[in-house]
Amino acid sequence: MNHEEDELNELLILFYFGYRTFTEKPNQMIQKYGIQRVHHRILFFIARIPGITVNELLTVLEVTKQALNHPLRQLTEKGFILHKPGEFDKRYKQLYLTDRGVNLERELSKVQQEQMKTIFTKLGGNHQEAWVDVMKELSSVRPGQKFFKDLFLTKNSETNINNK
Amino acid sequence: MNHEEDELNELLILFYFGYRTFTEKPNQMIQKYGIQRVHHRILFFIARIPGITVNELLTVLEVTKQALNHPLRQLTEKGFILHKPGEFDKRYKQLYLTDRGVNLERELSKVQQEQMKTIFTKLGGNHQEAWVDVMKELSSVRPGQKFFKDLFLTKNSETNINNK
DNA sequence: AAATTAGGTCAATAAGATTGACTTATATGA
DNA sequence: TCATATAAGTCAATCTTATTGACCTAATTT
Repeated sequence: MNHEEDELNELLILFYFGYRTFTEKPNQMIQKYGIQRVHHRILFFIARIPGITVNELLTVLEVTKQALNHPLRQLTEKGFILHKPGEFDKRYKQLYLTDRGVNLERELSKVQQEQMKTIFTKLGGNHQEAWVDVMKELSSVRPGQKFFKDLFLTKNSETNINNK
Repeated sequence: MNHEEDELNELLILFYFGYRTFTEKPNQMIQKYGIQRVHHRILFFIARIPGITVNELLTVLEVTKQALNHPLRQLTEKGFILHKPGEFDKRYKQLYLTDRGVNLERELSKVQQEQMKTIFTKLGGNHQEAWVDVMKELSSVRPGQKFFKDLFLTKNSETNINNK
């Protein structure tokens, strides 16, 4: 058994500890706002797709609407997000970040990016690209990720469609 | 902004979806035994360090003893682990996998390894090594990981020490 | 007018974790 | 030997995140 295979035995530990480290700083930062991991994810996806609807968001996150409802309301109460009824169909609730929300999301993203950047810089070579490639392969099989990708492309060209 | 930096904006999504994919199959497999993620992690660490004590295990996992107590008892009741009082100090409870436990742990590890192996093979080059390097950097800052490494080295040479 | 859809809400349940307090058994040091 | 410390177990209350199921309103579509 070679060195690389040896380390495959420790996949679980790498993922477990790696994910804990990756989320540790943002978790501490958001604590003072009384929010948690799930709220960060929500902020993240609304930042990527402003105007995303509730149904789209829960499809992306792969959770139920009951699971989404409470944190979403908390984020609204705390002034991080706001919603507008859909322009063409008022049943849809379109979600946007407030300025406050944009700032928080950026702050959290920045910490995670800098943490990873430090590691990529230290290791050098093609470590960043290789790591991203592998994680994208894992992510690519998720229905939520597929849905997100489609949404991302659609919504990016939506302005044009709407103004036709 | 170049391609690589672009992808750094999506770190959270890569980790979130990646971790979900990574744990999806084992989660399905252990469901039929009525156990969950935390039980898999416990099995994993006992497999790596047979004879680990309760206190050592909760230090590695970075959880409280109350959080460990219940799943540990379940695993004992279901016949996946057993314990022996410490040879030199009977207060210590040393944890071991039963044959059943060994088999389950192996089965779960195998699924995760094969999933990753498929990706590494597809991507080729030094993707595996690079990915492991990055995850090790993230893991290395965890107190639980440090403690685990020390334990791993100590317990591996313990037989010699005990037979002095 | 009826059916469908988007979203909200209530209730019950569950896993996984926390803090705090207390008990038992064992070991150790003054 | 007695006091203290340590390893582990347990009880209780609480919390977050999630689930399934049922039911409601409002808006839209057929």
